[in-house]
Amino acid sequence: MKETITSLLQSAIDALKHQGVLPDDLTATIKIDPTKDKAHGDYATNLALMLAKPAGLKPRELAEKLTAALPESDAIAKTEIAGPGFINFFAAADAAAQIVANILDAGDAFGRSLVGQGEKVQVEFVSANPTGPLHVGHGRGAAIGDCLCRLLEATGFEVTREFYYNDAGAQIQNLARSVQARAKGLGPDDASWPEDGYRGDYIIDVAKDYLAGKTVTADDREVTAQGDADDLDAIQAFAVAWLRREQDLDLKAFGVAFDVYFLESSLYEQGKVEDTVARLTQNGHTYEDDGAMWLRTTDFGDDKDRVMRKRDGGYTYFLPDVAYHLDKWNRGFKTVINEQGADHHSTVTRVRAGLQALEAGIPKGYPDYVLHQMVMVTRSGVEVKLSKRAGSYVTLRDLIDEVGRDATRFFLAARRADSQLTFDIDLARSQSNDNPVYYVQYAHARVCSMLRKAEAESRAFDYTQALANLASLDSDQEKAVLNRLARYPEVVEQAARSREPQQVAQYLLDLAGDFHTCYNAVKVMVDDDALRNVRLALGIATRQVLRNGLDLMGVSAPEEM
RNA sequence: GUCCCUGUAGCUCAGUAGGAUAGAGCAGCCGCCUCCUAAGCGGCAGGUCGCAGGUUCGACUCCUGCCAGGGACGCCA
Repeated sequence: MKETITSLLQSAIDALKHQGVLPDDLTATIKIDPTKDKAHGDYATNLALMLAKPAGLKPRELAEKLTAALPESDAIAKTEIAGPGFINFFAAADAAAQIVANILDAGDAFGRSLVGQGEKVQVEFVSANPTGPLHVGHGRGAAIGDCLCRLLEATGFEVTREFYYNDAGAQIQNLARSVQARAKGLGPDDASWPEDGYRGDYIIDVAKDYLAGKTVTADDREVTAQGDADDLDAIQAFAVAWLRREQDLDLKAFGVAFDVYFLESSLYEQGKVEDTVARLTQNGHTYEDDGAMWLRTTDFGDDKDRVMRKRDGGYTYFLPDVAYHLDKWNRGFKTVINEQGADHHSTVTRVRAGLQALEAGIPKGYPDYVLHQMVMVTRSGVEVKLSKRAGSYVTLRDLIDEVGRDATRFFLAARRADSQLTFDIDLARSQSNDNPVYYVQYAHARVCSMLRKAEAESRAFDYTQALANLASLDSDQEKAVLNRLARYPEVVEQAARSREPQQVAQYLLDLAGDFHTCYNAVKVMVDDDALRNVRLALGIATRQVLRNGLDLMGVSAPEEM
């Protein structure tokens, strides 16, 4: 529909150029918007307002000339000029309803596109270190990151989901000492409990399994406990695998799976950190000061230079970060998106500066970042801060167990990443119309229910008859659904391009609302076969789009509630 | 002090690469199940889009300054 209007306008412009009304060298980007107000038709363009100045005409005058020059089309019932010079298009009834046939034909593929042209994209998200269960923040990252991946896949990109973690740093040693302390029967209140040790109850479980000689299998490693409480290295290896497994189970329960687990330690083992240092030094962007080696990141937009090699000879975290992103680039990812908590904001400039200093032909804005703000969890209006298991924070597992996977995913991905999120447990678990997840799912179930009823009454859906009567979908409520359905593909594309999964959630809420309104206004199971079938077709098309959209969010589309 | 994010109805939030009279849900009030699932629908009420300037035919949207909240500013990751 949009394409039709665009091409009509394009030929009108060409005609006016021919007549000398518009200058020949004029290039116009034609923008068609769906209208907010039905009185303005179905689609509108501001073209005459945009071109008024270069054309040297008043906007409304130009609009007159444009509409006069529009070729005839079956798709358009009429056009109007309104306000300061908008051109409104009223779609012919059957033209708008044609979307129903498109959706039914395309099925699961409706809304998918090839704009990505198979380009490789890597999305790094969650990237939690294996020192504890995943918390709500990781959950938000998982929901947003995975939804982004699904959006990119749906728009024709080849996506790699990657999880980066450190299995060897100071925090991991701290983890090992904590487990060891538990294995020796100590608790956080004992005098010899390690300083800053992990106090959560899960450490007790790790220690128990270690002493019992258990074997744990995570997605990317398997370790059998050695059982000796004095062997810190063995404890560390076991603890890392144990927590990796726990995180894997949480992610699985959340419906998120990764293609690659990338170890920070591998960057050292494969000499990539040293290579990076050498390149930075060769390029003359480093200097020694105060016993440390610095990178002159201020040459690349940072507000101060950064230490890359500490006085004690070790590297700061920022260096392996740069090496890691160089490795991403070398693996052929021209587009990389890092989904992280906003508390990592400071790394953005630094990593980008480091990559520029490599002089490896990496573009300035590489990589992309999607940073999400904090999540606050509330119950009965009061903030929940603790979980027994983790000690100091609410875990993702707590939420999944309590409100379910669908609600958790929807709630965490339905808000813009850059606004702070209040996760209201009472709302998420309420089986009522307050709950947006159920609102959308219910619309889907309602269509299923109609079809079951049709089946039971031996009035099974007849596709051919529906197609022959598309023009009967002419009530305001039906037209609202049709227009909404037609917008789905561009919503997907826009959400993918702007990296904003919440647009899909918002769309689904709108579509479900349009459908519920329609359901109450227009009876579907009528005796007239033609009417019944075409209305069923609209329901089926709606169900298809709801299903496709929910799938993009990783949320199920139940057949009954 | 510097940088980033946010500020829209009593509450939680949308607002689609500036477009027409700023939307939805909840909370409040009034209605709708002899009828396809009422986990639903309709209506009423509720706003100087933080404040002040600027750009534009047109600004919630872009620019500048200020105010408020959050985050980051480590030889921690």
